[in-house]
Amino acid sequence: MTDPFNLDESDLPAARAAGPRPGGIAARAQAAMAGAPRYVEALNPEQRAAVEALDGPVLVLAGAGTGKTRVLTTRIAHIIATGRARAHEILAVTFTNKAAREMKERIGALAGPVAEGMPWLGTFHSIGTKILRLHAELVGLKSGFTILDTDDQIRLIKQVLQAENVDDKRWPARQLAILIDGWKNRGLEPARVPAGEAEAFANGKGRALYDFYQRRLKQLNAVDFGDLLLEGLRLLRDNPDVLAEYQRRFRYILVDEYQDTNTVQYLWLRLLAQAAGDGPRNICCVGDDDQAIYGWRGADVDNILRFEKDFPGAFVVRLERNYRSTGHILAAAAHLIAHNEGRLGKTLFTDGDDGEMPAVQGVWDSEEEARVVGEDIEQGQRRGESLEEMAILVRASFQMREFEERFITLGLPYRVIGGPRFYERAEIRDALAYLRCVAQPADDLAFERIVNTPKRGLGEAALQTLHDHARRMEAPLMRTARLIVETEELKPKQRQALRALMDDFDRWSALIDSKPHNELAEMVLEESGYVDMWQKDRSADAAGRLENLKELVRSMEEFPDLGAFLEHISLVMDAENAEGEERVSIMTLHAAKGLEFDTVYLPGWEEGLFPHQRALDEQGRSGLEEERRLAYVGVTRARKRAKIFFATNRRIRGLWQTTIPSRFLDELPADHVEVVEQASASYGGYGASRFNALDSFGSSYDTPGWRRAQTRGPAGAASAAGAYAERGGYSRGAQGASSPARRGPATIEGELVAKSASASAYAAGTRVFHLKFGNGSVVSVEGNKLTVEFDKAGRKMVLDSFVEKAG
DNA sequence: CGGAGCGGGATTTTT
DNA sequence: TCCCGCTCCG
Repeated sequence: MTDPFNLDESDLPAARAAGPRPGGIAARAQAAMAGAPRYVEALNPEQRAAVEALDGPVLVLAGAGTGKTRVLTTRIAHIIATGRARAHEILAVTFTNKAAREMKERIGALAGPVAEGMPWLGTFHSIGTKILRLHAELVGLKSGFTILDTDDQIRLIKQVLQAENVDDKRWPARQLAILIDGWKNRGLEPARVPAGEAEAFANGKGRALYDFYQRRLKQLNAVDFGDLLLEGLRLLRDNPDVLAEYQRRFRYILVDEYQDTNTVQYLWLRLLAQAAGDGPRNICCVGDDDQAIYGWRGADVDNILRFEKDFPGAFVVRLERNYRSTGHILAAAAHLIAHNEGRLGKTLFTDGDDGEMPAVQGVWDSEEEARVVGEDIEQGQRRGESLEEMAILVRASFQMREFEERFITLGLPYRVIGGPRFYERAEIRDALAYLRCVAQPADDLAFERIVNTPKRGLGEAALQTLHDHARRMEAPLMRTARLIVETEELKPKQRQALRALMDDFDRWSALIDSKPHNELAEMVLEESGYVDMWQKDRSADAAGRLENLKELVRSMEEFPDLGAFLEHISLVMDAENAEGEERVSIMTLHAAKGLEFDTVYLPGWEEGLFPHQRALDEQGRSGLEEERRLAYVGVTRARKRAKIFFATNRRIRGLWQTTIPSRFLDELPADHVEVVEQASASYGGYGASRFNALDSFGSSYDTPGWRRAQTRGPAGAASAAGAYAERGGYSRGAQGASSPARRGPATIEGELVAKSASASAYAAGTRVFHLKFGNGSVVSVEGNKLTVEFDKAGRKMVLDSFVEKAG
């Protein structure tokens, strides 16, 4: 008999023949007969209620460590098992690719290979892309549109600013990019941006620039990240038939981390979840208002606070039974977060032990802070604890360096989560730009990026010439380049370099269907001289970059073709480390959300740093509350031990500042927190820290770090350096493996040449004007190429499309 | 084109 | 204080 988890559209007729109709009475009776399935029995009563409430809107308020993902995945399995919907009728959205991947894996583990049949499980952006591609023409795009990343976006905005004669010193492109992003996050198209805001940029030009930028995107058949959602929203809003189709299709909607949704995401969800005449929609949002920490990038906690108003009659479940932390840790976290107003209110509890009290310790400065943490880690090691189970969670990334330096000294292996992200690394961006040029010859931004990387002598001037002509011809740069190398627009050296490059691209593009895409990528990187460039580079990180490139090529194997890979890469950005030896993790509090460790170190609890001054200045009370939630997230990451530190002196922007302890410290419950006295009494004393340093140095002959150094000799140090270099390594994800193959629209090279050849309107003797060479007389015509005797520049061969009749 | 020298800015970060 | 990006100059 057909496995109910394996159903998908193609199975449909067979399934109908072989078993009860999904969702039919027989199927439901069958499910009821079997009693509650095992996966449901393993849940606690609240979790079970959340899983089994299958009619109407459900809000699951899931506190930290209460089994949120478990509920989400079990609910999906349950929906399918009971025949309420099939895998492809469930929309499940997450924020990160990592979360989506994890969910797929866990559903797979729970219910067999059903995850493969869940085409609508993914991030907001990947699902937005998918829908947008299917109906691109309805919003003025072609299905093969490219997705610009932040860097491309800024470059494009810069061009817009230049075209509109806006001084980009006074009004930086970056700033406009932030504004536009913000507007898109709030679901605002150019016309709907509030006048006051639109006018604030570039003396009232804000709206026009936004509008112009959108038009440029359309011309390039491109979208930015914000568009994936905003255009997706517009699509559904303006096309009721399309909307109805998706409303019918998605019998169940599940949303992870609902507290992090921004306005567009909210509007998009609300549209899809709207009652379509046949009863309440089955939307289930899971989240924790106490862990909303992304307000600064457009997330709106109010979305979750408002849920019951948006979806009247919603069933609300609170998950408060915590399976992660000890009693003291939960008590400390609860007392802290209780200082926030406007929460839905939850109190975590555990059946477990009280455990150790969270510790608060003052230190002299950040150096001592790092030293004390380092010693504590080594002590933990001596007790047999794993480095994998320890993490240092900082407010701001500049705090990391001190710890890294200390750990290198100690030879303590560590990893930094979320350093410069993999896809943002220059070498990866360059490599991807090459591949984009091969797959999408009209991708001007990609071409611009690599045209002179490695150096080919095609600098700013050459690029400008190319740009001028591309604009005149309204053609992509690469197509223009092919024409321009036939003429004398460029200096011979540059012309030759450009021709060589174009020949390369022709060769590579020709192989796109015949050569495996990872081999093609390897070939491109080799033959373009790009690999060579890094091999010749003697800087410290060149080796790492080559490693990254290899990893990139390796990761391509998982995708059916180049198009699918590029699509995936434009959506993915998450960084993890390869396995190897055990390491302590260092990361920001933001990056720590969703993770847990036995021991968590929380340094830098000082006014101005945490809560961060800027959050207070810019967001006032709501900023403070978000900082407090961040503190709550930090404390609740700990299973057994939370150790909080504050320094009396900290160097901020090169200036030493005396700091005062964070207000959050006083918001912790006194009877659940231990205040650590320092044995050496160095705290607060001038020079005492030096004494302490000697003291700890003296005792360090017995530390694991010292022993490591003894047993491994220089290798120990090398490994620490390796850990340093590895900062922010990554792992590849298989998330896009199922995305259908696609590629930009095929371009027929040379079509332009043929067209203009027949249209040559210049006879010998015609007076013409050329952008670069000025006025001249046509000497002879050969197809679309003209030989012109220029008054100033002499005799040159140019393309006819580059000149116009002199007036 | 590439290097030196200068000025401004410096949380958090995913897609 | 340090780092990045831009400008200017060789």
